[in-house]
Amino acid sequence: MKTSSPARGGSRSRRRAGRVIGRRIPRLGTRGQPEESRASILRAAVAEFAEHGIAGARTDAIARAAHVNKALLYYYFKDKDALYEAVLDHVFGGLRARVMPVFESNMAPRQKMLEYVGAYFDYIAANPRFPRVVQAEWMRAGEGSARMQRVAKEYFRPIFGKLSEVLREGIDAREFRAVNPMDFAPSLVGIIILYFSAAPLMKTLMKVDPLSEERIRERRAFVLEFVSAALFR
Amino acid sequence: MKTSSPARGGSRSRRRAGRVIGRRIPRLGTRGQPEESRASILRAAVAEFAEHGIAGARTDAIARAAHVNKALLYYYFKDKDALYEAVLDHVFGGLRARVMPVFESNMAPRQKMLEYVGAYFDYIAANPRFPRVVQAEWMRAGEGSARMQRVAKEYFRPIFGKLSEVLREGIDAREFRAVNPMDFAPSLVGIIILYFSAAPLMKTLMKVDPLSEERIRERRAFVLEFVSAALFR
DNA sequence: TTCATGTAATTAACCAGTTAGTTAAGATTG
DNA sequence: CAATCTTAACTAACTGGTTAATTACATGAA
Repeated sequence: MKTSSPARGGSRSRRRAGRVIGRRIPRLGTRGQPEESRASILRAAVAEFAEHGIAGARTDAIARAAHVNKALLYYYFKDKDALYEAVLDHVFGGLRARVMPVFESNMAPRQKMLEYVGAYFDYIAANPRFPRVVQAEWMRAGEGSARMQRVAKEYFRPIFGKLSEVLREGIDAREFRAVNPMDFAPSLVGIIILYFSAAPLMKTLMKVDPLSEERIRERRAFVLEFVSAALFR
Repeated sequence: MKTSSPARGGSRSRRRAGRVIGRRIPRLGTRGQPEESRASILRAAVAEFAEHGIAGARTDAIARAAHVNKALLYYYFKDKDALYEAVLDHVFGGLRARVMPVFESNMAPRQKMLEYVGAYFDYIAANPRFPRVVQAEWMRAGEGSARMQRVAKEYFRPIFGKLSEVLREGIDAREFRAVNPMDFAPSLVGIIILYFSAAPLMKTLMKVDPLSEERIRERRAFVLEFVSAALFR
């Protein structure tokens, strides 16, 4: 058959059953670091889901990348779907943790908004694979999959709620232009996220590496300026 | 096994081998409307790829939705991959056709930019499934798949080139703020596209239907204002 | 008019490769 | 001992793709 997927594989992993000539490799597991094994699987799953999407992801590939036996995936996670769900919690949980504190502080709306955008950007910039995982999620079925419902309630609603508050304050204080949160929020997310998920494409279009440190700094500045100009009076 | 996909199916199609009691159903194919058959397959493919991503799309499902035998897919298209490529050409070809004429006209940069954004928005609004297909594409492998190379060269480069020109003109005329096209372009795309690809998610978050006619009108106005405020001096 | 023949369009049935998930047995270590 | 983990073989279901037959129409000779 030999369909679509470009036959990834290779590097059959030189490691042979946990022991290496001179030194002991701290073989994952075996009372070693169960936490670390789980984390390793999760890391690998993020990468795999990001590159190949939810259906294209191969559990074998995840296990291999995590240097772990496939059976261990099913020791820690019920099935592929549960693993994906764990990935979502990891990604969005991290975002929420990074971003919510900003809303708790007592800055002026302007400042608060800038901090929020900056924090959001930094989180994504530090994990440029995340947008692809995310998009794999909201690419899903027309109506809300049960999974999406949960993710929306647990992560998006609180952030969206707080963001709406800030907007309200800013608008009432005549500092912000009057925008509908339902318009502003997805626009912001789009600006931040798409740059990263389109990075591979941009790389082929320009000569610059869109993910170089310098470029990212520039991009960050642009996003803040752009949003400021668009929102602030 | 019973993994991810929610067992779509149903409607086993009452039509039985071309003949129906009273009237002849204009059975697709068999010297019927070959053009229509091809188009029907493409339509179905757009929907399927949008909903389930490239690897998640099922050729059986596409055939069923197109009311056509699966083998006919392979009569018209070499394989699943070629079909996906045809979908891409359909989507991006349409966009290019809609958007490029704007650049040929001789409006002032300001006006030209607004026309461009409007045309882009309208095209997507008229085909809200397209963003998901698109994103399935640039979600793909880290580096440029050969396919992405082609799509980039054929569709994105010309548009990006023209957009850059307009930006240059506007900036030189002191009408636009000085922005890097490499920053502006993906931001714009993000603002336009993400609203639609996130629509299902938003639907669960708010009570409003994000795709109602009224909402789309509002959204369009917002996008134009937002971009104006951010770009124009 | 009729009949044979060619050809584009279409189908039902099938096949072979892939893949999620399982299982049984054993290894390692605190 | 119990928790953590490996190995490796196995299976049930699925899915892309093929094949051989079939249908409807067009053409042109008789």
